[in-house]
Amino acid sequence: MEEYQDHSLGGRVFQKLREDILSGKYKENDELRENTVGKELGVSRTPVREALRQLELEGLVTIIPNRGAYVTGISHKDIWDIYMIRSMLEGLCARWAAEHITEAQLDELEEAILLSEFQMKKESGFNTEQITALDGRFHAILYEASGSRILSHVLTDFHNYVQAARKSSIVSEDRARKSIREHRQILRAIKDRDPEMAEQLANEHIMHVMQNLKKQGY
Amino acid sequence: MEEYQDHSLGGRVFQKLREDILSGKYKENDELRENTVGKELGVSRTPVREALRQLELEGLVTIIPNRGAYVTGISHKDIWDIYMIRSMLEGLCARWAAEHITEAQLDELEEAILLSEFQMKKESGFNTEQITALDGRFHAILYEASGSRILSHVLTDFHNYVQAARKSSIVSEDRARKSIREHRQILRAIKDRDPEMAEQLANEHIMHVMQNLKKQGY
DNA sequence: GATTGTATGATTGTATACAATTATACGAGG
DNA sequence: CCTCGTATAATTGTATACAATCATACAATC
Repeated sequence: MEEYQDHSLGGRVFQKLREDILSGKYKENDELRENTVGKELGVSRTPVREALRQLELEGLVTIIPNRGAYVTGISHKDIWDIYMIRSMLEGLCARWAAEHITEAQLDELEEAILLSEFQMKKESGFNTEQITALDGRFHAILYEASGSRILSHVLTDFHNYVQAARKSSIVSEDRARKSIREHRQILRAIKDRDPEMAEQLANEHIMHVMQNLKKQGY
Repeated sequence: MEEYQDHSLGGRVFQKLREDILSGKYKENDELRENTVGKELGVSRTPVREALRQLELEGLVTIIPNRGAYVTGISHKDIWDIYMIRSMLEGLCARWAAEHITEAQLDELEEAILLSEFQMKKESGFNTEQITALDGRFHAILYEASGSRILSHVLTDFHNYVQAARKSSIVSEDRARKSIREHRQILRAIKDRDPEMAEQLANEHIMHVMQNLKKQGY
């Protein structure tokens, strides 16, 4: 979905702005002038407008008619809320995955975990970017395996939303190890076609990530 | 939020198209040409483009680069999935509302229910539009009372999404009565500051609506 | 007859021009 | 000194113009 995003200027501006907002480059209440943003990115106002309207829908920007677009940003409470919601929905997702997953998808999950474990074993210290990407990949496959485009859609959105926070969570090597172990347990439950167990484990997994985040001051 | 929607042409086109897609006026895979839509609504391509990009983000439209925008539509399974998700999240919402709600919001909830009960008592047969609106109002207040803009946002989205289905559910007078009774029970639990009970009741409430929908062939 | 290449038309992508609205500066009046 | 009103500038809202891409029709070739 949203394959056009990489192709059109509007899509690229959207992605760039979202990244910059979530990473904190644009701060709360910053004004996003169409002309200014356009000049910075070397495009005209039209694609910028499209992007701003989309960001408004995602809740990252507030548009006041005839006035302008202002960064909404996300508070620590927002992140906490998202993790509570995700905890429930990832549970539901794992349950459905346990009911619908294909052999091919099982293999993909296995591969993602194996690669993660491999990364952690490296003596040179693990690559944070890689681990984050593999974590995202594991969850993305799970979303797909739920067989619900609706659930997949909303979980993907939330996942992107807390991207910035996630990176800071996984830098803790201890947490990274536990996270991968939990992933393996979830996969085990799904392989065993045990929806109840899968749901509970996925549930707890997200709660653990959340608790770890809290320890880091979020 | 999204107050600009009523003000700008782009916002109005967005709402109109969403309504027409959800109501079934535009069917699956229908092509939405910018020029054609624009002429039908008496606006230029620019606001139509903005609307289409937003609809793409909501998953109601699929955009293929340099080709066009096509209606994605929502299947019965999508609706079923949404109700499962909503069931959980409305539960969470009711729980948080029981913890955070203000006196003013309690009054608003009371008022919405009283108006609903009044509508149902009318001998002339109840007004479907009114009942639907009041149902929406009850839930909207609850979303607000959760104190979580994130949860409120996602629940509002889903609520709009199944709007078409909701209307067909509430035409059943029997279901409408039970629905209002359940609303009153939820309010009771929240007033008693009983989060567990509120969560469970809200949970079941949505499941009941879902079951009723199923009986009607959804 | 099927297939491929090309020309033409239609549609989307982007930029720009113009209109409408709002913010700002400044002076008049109290 | 403060308030209000007006003029001007800046910004957003919308429409249109132009460029790029894609679909279609038709002819040439095998």
